[in-house]
Amino acid sequence: MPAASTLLSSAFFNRDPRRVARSLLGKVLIRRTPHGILAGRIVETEAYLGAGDAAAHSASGKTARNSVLFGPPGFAYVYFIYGNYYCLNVSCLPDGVPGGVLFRALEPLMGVREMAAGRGLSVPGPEYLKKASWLRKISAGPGLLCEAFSITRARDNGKSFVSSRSDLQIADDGHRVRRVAIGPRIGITKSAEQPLRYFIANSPFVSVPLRPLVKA
DNA sequence: TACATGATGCCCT
DNA sequence: GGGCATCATGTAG
Repeated sequence: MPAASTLLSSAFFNRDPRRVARSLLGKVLIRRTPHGILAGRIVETEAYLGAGDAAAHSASGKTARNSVLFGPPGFAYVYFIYGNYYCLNVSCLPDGVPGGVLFRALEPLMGVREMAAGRGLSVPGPEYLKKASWLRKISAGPGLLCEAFSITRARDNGKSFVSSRSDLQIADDGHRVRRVAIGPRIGITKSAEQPLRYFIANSPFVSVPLRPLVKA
């Protein structure tokens, strides 16, 4: 990662989740561990709106589970799903207004071996280490990226993304995204028609490479 | 390669 | 007790 990379601020997340989801593409998710740094480029996100979005966890009001979505912007909302997996979100909009963005897929950048271990994958020979077909196994999905980063609700729910002291951060390393694709969100039944999934077109690291586009 | 299905546990009604 | 912002595996083609 380039030396000149800057931490995203609270103001970045204090916006409509659709704009945050779009702007997060190309940014770098970072986990600082005692053993080193894990980093992955964000290649796929989904926006969950506070108002009028039946698919959002905040749709039926504030509960113990979803309270982070109603708090200040730039904090981690982690939930447990389908008995096996965690999903990572960042809260958006001002304190008191619900909204968030789900991290759906990352391109592994740093700490590939550690992330593979977190996923329970055996590391192949060096000739495969940089192949997208293998790297895809690490974090091409919301449940997978949480395994790779060892993200759990107990450890990370409510954690700040915007504190310089946090072990969970998001940085801008100057990378420019060439082309963004937009489509319907994955795995939901309510409000499934809304085009709120954002991903980097042609990236081999997204969770579902091909899916009908709504707009370019 | 594409699709269907089962595993699994927590939160909310 | 139902439903769930998922994933790995098995079967068919």
